[in-house]
Amino acid sequence: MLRVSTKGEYGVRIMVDLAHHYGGRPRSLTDIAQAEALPLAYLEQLVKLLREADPPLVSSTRGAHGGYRLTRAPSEITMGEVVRILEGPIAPMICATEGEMSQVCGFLDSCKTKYLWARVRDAVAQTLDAVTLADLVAESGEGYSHAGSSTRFIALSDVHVGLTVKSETPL
Amino acid sequence: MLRVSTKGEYGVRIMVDLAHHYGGRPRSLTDIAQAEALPLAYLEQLVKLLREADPPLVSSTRGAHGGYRLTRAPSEITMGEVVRILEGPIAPMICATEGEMSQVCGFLDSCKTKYLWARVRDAVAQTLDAVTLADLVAESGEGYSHAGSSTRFIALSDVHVGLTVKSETPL
DNA sequence: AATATATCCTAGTTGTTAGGTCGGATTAAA
DNA sequence: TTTAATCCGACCTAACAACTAGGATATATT
Repeated sequence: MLRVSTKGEYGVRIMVDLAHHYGGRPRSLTDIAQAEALPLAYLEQLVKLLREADPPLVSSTRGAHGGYRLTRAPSEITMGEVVRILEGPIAPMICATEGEMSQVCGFLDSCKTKYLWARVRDAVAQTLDAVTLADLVAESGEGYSHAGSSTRFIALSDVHVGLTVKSETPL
Repeated sequence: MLRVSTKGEYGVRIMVDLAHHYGGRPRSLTDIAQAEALPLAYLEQLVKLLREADPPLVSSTRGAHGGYRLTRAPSEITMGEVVRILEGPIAPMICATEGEMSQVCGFLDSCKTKYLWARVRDAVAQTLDAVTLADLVAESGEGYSHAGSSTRFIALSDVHVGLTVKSETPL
């Protein structure tokens, strides 16, 4: 287990998509939703988190031909930043929340498992903080599929036990 | 987020408790539940996972003065083993499940986020596999609290938003 | 033998939350 | 003025986490 929710999954996808269009015209959520085969209305909620974050990771322009842009270059945005905005502070357990562990659990000296979860937390945090959006865009080079391509992604919600894919349009 | 469930939390607690009593008489779940202030009937379900695992991490003796023992020395049991039994394979997402990632997502070359989650997964796995039960028992040395002590743990279920503790017996 | 204390087993329950959907209001380009 | 977009808040619902309940079975002690 130790799962990342679809907030994190889809939100990261949005950011990677935007990173790939960095420098160009604003990219609409409609296009992203279509390219990634994800529900638009749900993505709207996620992008709101990214826009209202402090500092914001995306900016929006409304109206026709509007959409979203990254506020910074992909190389200046770490995945730790993205994931924390979407999923909240990295915390394998309540008593191992980033930053405030001592407040919650400081008086529990005999709680031996505390150190274990703190180490897990730090391992995750270090990994996420070490990867930037630019790193993800760079990987697998030129093979990016734009809207209309036949490439499909597997969304978390599309995967059933037994590896059945729910999609109605077959690959 | 990225939470470990109470299965993982309580299960690890059980194992640490058993590790501390390693070599002695079998330790009953009743005692463990009392010492850790956790519900007995729920722990029974968790210890079942540990007993039915292959290979088993605990063995049981039934009847009066029965209880559970570790099947191996604490130094021979990694936390990775424990957590995988309790929580299942380490997988931040469906497409980054330990071992079978290539089966589920192998044909999705353009899924750039795959590498990110794989790195997170490996970081967690490495951390958990590097810590043994003996490491946890060794930390904080002699301060272990036996049944009847006044020391209290905070269970996940006891923590409300705002740091209120549900316990009826005050600290 | 009887009792107390354990493990063992299967169901059921209950509250929360993840993961959406829906309807509409606002804004801006064509 | 139509169309395409962001924005906003409320609602919904199925799944799951976290237990609870009630018993059956096994073994030490009295």
